[in-house]
Amino acid sequence: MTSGAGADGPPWLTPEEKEAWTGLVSLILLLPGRLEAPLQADAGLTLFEYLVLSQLSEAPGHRIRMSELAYLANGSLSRLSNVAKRFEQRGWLTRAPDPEDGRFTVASLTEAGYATVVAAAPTHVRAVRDVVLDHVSAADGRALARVAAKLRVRPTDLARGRSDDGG
Amino acid sequence: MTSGAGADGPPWLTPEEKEAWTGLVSLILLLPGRLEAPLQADAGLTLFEYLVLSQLSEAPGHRIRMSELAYLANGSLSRLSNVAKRFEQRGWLTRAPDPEDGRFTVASLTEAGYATVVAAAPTHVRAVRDVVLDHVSAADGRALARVAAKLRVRPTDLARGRSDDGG
DNA sequence: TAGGTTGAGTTCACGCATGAAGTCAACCAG
DNA sequence: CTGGTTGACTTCATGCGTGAACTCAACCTA
Repeated sequence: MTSGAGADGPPWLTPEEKEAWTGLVSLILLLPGRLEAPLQADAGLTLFEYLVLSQLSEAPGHRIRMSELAYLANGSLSRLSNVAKRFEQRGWLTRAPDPEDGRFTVASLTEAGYATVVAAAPTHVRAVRDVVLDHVSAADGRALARVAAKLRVRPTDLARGRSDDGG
Repeated sequence: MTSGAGADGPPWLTPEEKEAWTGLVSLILLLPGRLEAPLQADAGLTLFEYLVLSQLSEAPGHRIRMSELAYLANGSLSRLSNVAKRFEQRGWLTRAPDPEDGRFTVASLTEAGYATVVAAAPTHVRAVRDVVLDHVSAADGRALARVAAKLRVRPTDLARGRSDDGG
């Protein structure tokens, strides 16, 4: 990608690079709001909160360690901890030390939490279709997955303890 | 993309769709922090703040109407207004009613503001390379630009007044 | 067992984004 | 020019995210 001015490239962007960057930045600045608005209106959930519930609902026993859950939901452990506290107050999940290793905390989805995510899922899926999937081709979808895999940067908080993605 | 269950598709995602969505959501949740951290450390700027300064610095006369600037920087007018207030207090920009139409407000970059963006630009460019460009191919970059163009959703705040993107 | 290290999880002060309500300029209808 | 409407912009209360400092469990070494 670089044009030969050193290993890092010049301190400015080529037109092609700028176009890619402009596109990407518009995605990351505008999409969160678009995708979150329906969830907020219908279920009072942020996108990250929905992902937390969703990951839990798909896990065996509806239980995941906090650090693993943060990784799966694409957030920091700190962010997850704050969300977990709110969810606990709403009765949507419980936390308990992992019996196998007290250093870990296992988050468990309650029935009420499961009901919440089940109720919110259609809204979320519709938003994903309306905002994204209905506008891109299958090849575009594969490109998104490919780029994301290449950029898969995880929070420094917990980049360790997980050797690789196997992606 | 849908599998024939109606115009909107079923209320769940196919494996391909889910993969695309998972990739996209990891981009929009993880990249902002990654891209912003260097700017915050070096210049005390958010990504959006940098974009505001950057757009101003590239505009003729270093002046843009607030609504146009919000559009260019991928933010709402409200968000820009808050940023502009902070920038004014730092002496980085000034605001004045548009002489041609008092309903508009024109934001102008000051010398200090220009110096700030010039100083921050190398940090920003390096972050964009380190986090994104160095990891994707030219084809990936084109895919990003293409997808972004297809999804180009602008804040409802100011979707009007601007008939189309010409993109 | 004591002392030190690692790493998971929590907390909290701070700052930013959101969005509804408000202000104001220009325009329009009568 | 009066009253009403549109739309650009601002304000502010509320809530969330961040990151540094902290607590604690398990492990390691002697």
